[in-house]
Amino acid sequence: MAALIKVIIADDHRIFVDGLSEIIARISGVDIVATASNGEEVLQKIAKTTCDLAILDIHMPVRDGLETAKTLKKQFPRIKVLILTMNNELSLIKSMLEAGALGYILKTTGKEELERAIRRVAAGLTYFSEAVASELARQYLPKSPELVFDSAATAEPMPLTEREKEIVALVAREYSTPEIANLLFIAPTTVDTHRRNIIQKLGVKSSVGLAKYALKHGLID
Amino acid sequence: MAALIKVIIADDHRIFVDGLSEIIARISGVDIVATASNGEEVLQKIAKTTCDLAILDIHMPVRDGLETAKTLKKQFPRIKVLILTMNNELSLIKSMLEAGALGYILKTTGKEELERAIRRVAAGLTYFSEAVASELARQYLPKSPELVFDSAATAEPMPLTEREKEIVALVAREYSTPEIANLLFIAPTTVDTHRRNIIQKLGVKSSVGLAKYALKHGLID
DNA sequence: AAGTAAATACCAGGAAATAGGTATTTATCT
DNA sequence: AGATAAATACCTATTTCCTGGTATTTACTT
Repeated sequence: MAALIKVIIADDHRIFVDGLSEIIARISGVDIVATASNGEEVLQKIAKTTCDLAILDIHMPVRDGLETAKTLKKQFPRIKVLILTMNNELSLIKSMLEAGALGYILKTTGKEELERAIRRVAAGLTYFSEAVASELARQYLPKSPELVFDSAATAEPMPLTEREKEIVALVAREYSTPEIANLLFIAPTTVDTHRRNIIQKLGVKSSVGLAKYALKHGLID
Repeated sequence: MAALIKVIIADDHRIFVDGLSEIIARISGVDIVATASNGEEVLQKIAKTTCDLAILDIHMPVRDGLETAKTLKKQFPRIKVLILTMNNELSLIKSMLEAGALGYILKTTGKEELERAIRRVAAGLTYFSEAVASELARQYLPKSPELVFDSAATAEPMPLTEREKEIVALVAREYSTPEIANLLFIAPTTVDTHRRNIIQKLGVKSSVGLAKYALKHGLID
């Protein structure tokens, strides 16, 4: 018989936490020791209680899921992390896995799957929603020849460098090229080069595409 | 003693619906007759059962909360609509109220508030989360003099006309002015005028701002 | 030590966006 | 009937963006 799994839930949607608590409460062998509405709260409450598993949303105020997962892995490496979110962007998934999360499930999935995920992750195994898994797998699939020319639209965008992310964020905040140049103490031509490289990397058409990318990937807001 | 309140819940996040069901199930006098993960499903299921209250999310595939509320009010005017979402944009709130919703609460609020909202809306009264109410109130508050010059940044953007929304959506999809002109069979100069008017209305700096607005307000994606 | 990726910078040209107008037609509301 | 809002169209001028290059320095990797 397995030991009791003690979990903490964190999501900025109170009512979601409330509902989730009800669901988890009736899973036998699983116990909720705390809930939180942001990452900071998670760290505070974990310091006071013992727990095995943290179920985190990514988008949270004060301290988001990514930061929280990283800090957790450093300070409490024994605690497993299961991400429960609605965003299945590949780059986010990757980031979360790098941060030490073992599972990544979407809010669009049902409670049966949640239970499976909890049990697996608490046991140190991985678990992913199907959509997440296929997103992860897609990058390793060989590209069919006829798609090669369409790579800009379908291929996974190369990860951006730190500098490039910085520039995307500024573009998305509606700064113009000369303005960005001033902010970063570099030549406008350099900003221009970066922007062009990024547009190419991401396979978008213009700065508008950069802004959308920035929003989707949490580079701003 | 009040009659039993029969509700239908619609949200594309299954696990949220699951949890919400648990919460509502233990509210006495309230009964869940159906759940749905999109607006189309709501209309289908409502045709088969009787219910008093529809709790809807705004962002849903197939048919979003706004469309669903409008259709509900036409086909089943007796059914009350309570919006349960995470978006508290003023324009969205307004749209939903115009569509006939009586209540508008945020997912960041707790289950006690949910219960109050359900009871009030089912009784034909209005209910709003505090953040929503203050958002609604803000537009009627007199602007302090020192803020007048900052109106572009702080004032509530005027609602866009249908045509303008159309153009914002196309800009956000990375179409250029001449491309949009071709798509809409109007002169590029007209598109330009629209874009300028919209930028002014929304108080943004450029097309990048339009794209962000479009994303936030569900004009695209 | 050589190779690669990243960040930097520049040139030149054309397309597009922005900012400042004005004006007409149509539709809706009072 | 008159006022107002919306959609349409045009003009001028400047700035920014996009596209096509090339090139240098630094840093990391093998």
